[in-house]
Amino acid sequence: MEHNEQPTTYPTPYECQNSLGAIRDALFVIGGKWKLQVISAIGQGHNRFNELQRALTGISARVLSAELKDLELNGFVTRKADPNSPVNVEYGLTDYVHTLYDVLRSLTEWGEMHGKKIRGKD
Amino acid sequence: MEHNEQPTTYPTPYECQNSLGAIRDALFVIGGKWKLQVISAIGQGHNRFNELQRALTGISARVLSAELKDLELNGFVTRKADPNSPVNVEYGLTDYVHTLYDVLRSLTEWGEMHGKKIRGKD
DNA sequence: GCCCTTAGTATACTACAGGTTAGTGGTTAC
DNA sequence: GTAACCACTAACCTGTAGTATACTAAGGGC
Repeated sequence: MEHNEQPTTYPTPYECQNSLGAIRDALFVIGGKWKLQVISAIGQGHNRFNELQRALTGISARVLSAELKDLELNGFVTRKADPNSPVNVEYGLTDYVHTLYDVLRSLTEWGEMHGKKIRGKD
Repeated sequence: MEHNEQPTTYPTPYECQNSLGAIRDALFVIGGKWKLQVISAIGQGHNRFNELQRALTGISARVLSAELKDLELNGFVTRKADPNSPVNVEYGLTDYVHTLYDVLRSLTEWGEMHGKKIRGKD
């Protein structure tokens, strides 16, 4: 548990008091299997549709399309279609994704840590 | 977007490079509608079954039961049944939940911020 | 003209998470 | 003794997330 500075008490009332509603709100927008992965993948520089589909192993075109639309609607993702060439579309992240930075970082760190632990590589 | 210190660049490759798998791992364990909410609720001091069900408005006994079992299996939650009285069960959090502190905190903060923004209380 | 690629959409199907309702076995309260 | 509460479990249902496959419309290569 030395992986970084943690408070020595449980995450009890003080920090959590109103967290139920907040967590609910957050999960409503960025919950689900793909939302954060799509954001992360675009952040990694995959900004074409098929590129994203390849990066996100397992996602279908239908679902990716839906996720992108949803993320665009919620102001996380931009879609720029080259007017000259309709088969040239670029996805990007908006500034609002900045606000998710901490969530993305902590979740990634935890996932890495947990993954190692589960696979016994500790 | 002044809500705290953010890097001025997008969360691109450096931090995200291996995050896809990590995020996937994380969501596998703590993804879903209730997992984090249950943890948060126990953290807030709700450690009886019915108490939890009341705190987590909308969850059914069936689902709560399943979530608790799953969380216990994954080492986040402890279950202590009073041997004298089978109707007296206490749920608690394990030390491993400490490692989730950062995730919980950032998600809560973001949810609060986003909730305010959505509801126009900015 | 023919084939490949891109960026999707259409259709049809499946699976599973989660919800609803009801019920069980024990305990305490009156 | 019966009513209410606790901690669940069983059976069933639904809806959404996800899959598979095929298809379109445009551009580029040869």
